[in-house]
This record gives sequence, structure tokens and C-alpha cells, in this order.
Amino acid sequence: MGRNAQFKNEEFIDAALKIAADHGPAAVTIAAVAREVGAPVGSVYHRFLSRDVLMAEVWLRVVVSFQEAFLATLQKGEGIEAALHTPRWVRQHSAESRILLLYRREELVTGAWPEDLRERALTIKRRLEGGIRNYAERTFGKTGKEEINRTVFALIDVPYAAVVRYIRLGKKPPRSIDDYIMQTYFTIMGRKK
Amino acid sequence: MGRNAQFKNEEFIDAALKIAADHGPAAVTIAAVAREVGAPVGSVYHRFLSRDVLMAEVWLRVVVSFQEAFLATLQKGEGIEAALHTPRWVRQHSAESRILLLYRREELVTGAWPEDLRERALTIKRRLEGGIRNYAERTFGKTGKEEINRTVFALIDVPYAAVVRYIRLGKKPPRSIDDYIMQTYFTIMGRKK
DNA sequence: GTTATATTAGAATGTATATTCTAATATGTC
DNA sequence: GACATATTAGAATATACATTCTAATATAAC
Repeated sequence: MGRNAQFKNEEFIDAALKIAADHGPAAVTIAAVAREVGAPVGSVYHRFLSRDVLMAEVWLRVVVSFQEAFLATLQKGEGIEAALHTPRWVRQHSAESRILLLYRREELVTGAWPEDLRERALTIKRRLEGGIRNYAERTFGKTGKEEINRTVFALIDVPYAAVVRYIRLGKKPPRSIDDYIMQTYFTIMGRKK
Repeated sequence: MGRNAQFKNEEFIDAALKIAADHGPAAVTIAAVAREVGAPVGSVYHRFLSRDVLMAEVWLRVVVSFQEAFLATLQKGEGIEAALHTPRWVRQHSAESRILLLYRREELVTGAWPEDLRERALTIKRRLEGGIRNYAERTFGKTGKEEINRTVFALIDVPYAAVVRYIRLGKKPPRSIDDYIMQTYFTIMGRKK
């Protein structure tokens, strides 16, 4: 029943992603997105509750793609590989990586977002936490606050720190940071496994 | 000649800082700043070219206060102490630390800012770079790209990484991160001096 | 005391976009 | 083929602030 859709939700997210990558997040106006897709602005609102929700969808998509590869590696028990996933992914995805800086998991989980969106944000947050806890368990044999903090630091915070300055400058992270990340990993997590 | 000023520039910067700390940067409207100070909006524009310039002034003030202590410590040759300065400062300055996330040195140096502001931003950027180079020289005996990158990573990026997640959550960084920062420091910079 | 002007005062304006609204249009269902 | 409705269309509206403008005021200089 009803007219067939001429565009897909995905197209709008694509368009927003492209505009944000090319001209920064501020350039992602509803009019710009509609123009990029070739749709009327009404169609954007027919699909997305608000601009914020659209941006959050963009962020979610990028984060999921980033995180799934990270978790897959971690699951194999290869902590160093997981830590190095960050600089590698950023080198491979210059456009997307700027989107990563847009939100933090917390904001989407805490803020006043549509139920369905918050749900998905919560899920990916839990998946990440689960992966980390699991790895901490396998590495240290326990999952107290200390072990979790330690794992987060070595696997997430440090790689992020090494990379974020280059994302902001719009440059590819140099090879050398992979060394720092590795060395730090071994120092914090130990040599085993 | 002319009427005596009823307010000082500093008061407006204070007010903007307070509002940003309490309600986030978006709450820093010109009207809100004026209200906080008890001045008319015209007086804000009498002193600051635009809202952006006012915010940049806020940022500059916070960064200078942060950076000077950092550099003073570094000058004494105490690299670890300098690295630990970040979590310590953040614990002591919850309000200010959120301001740190607002801009990066690059933006103020590169963007279209009033000459005088860009000048000051450039100066503090150079002071930091000088301090880092100097310390790299004393530590490694040379200041090639490798040594600089390494020093930036251990002294700035890692402490920042350890701390930024807590700033965002509005919590004080736990003691344990000081350990991670120290351990990483020794790993990356070596044990000497 | 007169004058020039730095500053206060705050009302009025401008602008950029997000959002809403009303009307068309196409397509599945009966 | 008639109907219900999902979707397209895009013009009209709303809003929030930044910024500008005109007028008043106080004080230093003479």
C-alpha cells in the first residue's frame, strides 16, 4: 500500500557522511543532504526525526564498522592486533575517521534520543565492554576495575591518543606510532598471550 | 578621556568560562555572558570582536595556565613529573579541563582569527614545541622527527588519552592512570634521567 | 564649563537553518 | 477502477542568537 519509495534511508546517511567528510559536520544541513540525494527536504524528515538523529545515524554506522573489526580481532585473542587496528583503520578510512570524533557512546546512551537509537547505541557499547571484559579475563584471569581500566587504556585510549592528532590535521598517522602503541601494549598488558 | 569602564575584559572571560563549565559551551551565548556580568550585550561587543573570539580567549587562558606549569616542570628535567602534570591538573581543575577540549592549537594558528589572537596562539604553540624539543634533545641527544614524535607521545598524547574519557564523563581521573602514564613513559622514553 | 570620546544601555535587525505544513503522486489492496 | 496511504515536493514558518545601531552617560583634558 502507498507509493514506492524513491530513495533509501541509507542514501541519506551516505550523503551526510560524504558532506561531513568533505566539508566538516557543520556543512551537513538538511538542505545540503537533500540536494546531494536529489530528494526534497520533506523526505529527509519523513525518514529522520531531526538533523541530530541523522547525524547520530551516521556516527553509529561508522562506529559499528570500526568496532566490529576490532572485536573480531580481539576475539581471536590477538590483543596487539586489536590495538593496531585503530591506526590501520584510520589510514584506510580518512573520511570516516573524522566522524568518529563527533560523538561518544555515552552521549547517545545518556541523552534524550529516540528509544530505538539509544537501544542500538547501548548495544554497541555493551558489545565493546563485553569484548574488553572478556579479553581482560583471558589475560589477567580476573575482571576487577583495575584490570578493565588497564585493558581499556592499552587497547583503546592509547591507540586513540596516538591517532587523534593526525585525524584532526587531516593526515595519515605515520608508521612510527604503531611501535609506540605496541610497546605501550606490552608494558601495560604484559608479554603473555 | 572618556567614561571609565565599569567592567573589565577579564570579567567577561570569567563569566564565559563559568557558563561553559556549568552548562557546556553551547550555553555561552552573548546574552548569557552579559547577564552573568551584569553588563549590556553592547559592552561585550565593545570588547570582543565576536563570540568566537571570546571563546578563543577563554580557551587561551586555560591552556596557558595548564601549559606553563607543564613547561616549568619539564624545564627542571623531570619528564615523568611533566607527564603526570596532566592528570594532576585535571583533578584540580575540573571546570577548566572541559574547556581544553574546545579548540586545538592548530585551529587558532591556522584559522581566520584577529592578528593579535593568532599571534598569542602561535606563541604558546611555539613555547610548547620548544619545551618538547629541548627535552628530547636532553633525553636522546638529538631532535629528529622520531625523537620528537616519541616525546610528544609519552608526554602529551598518552596523558591526554588517559584523562580525556574522565573529563567527558565529568569525573575525576582515578589514581590508577598515573601508573599507566608512568609505565608508558619509561617504556617510550627509557629509564635514564 | 565645554568638549571629545570611551563606555554603557538595550532595543532592533539580520541570518541561517531546522522544522512544519499543505498539496501532489504513485502504488498496493480490494 | 476506487481507495487508502506511503512518499515525494517544496514553499512557508519558526526560532534562536549573533550582531548592529542609536542614544544616553560619565569622565578626562583643556
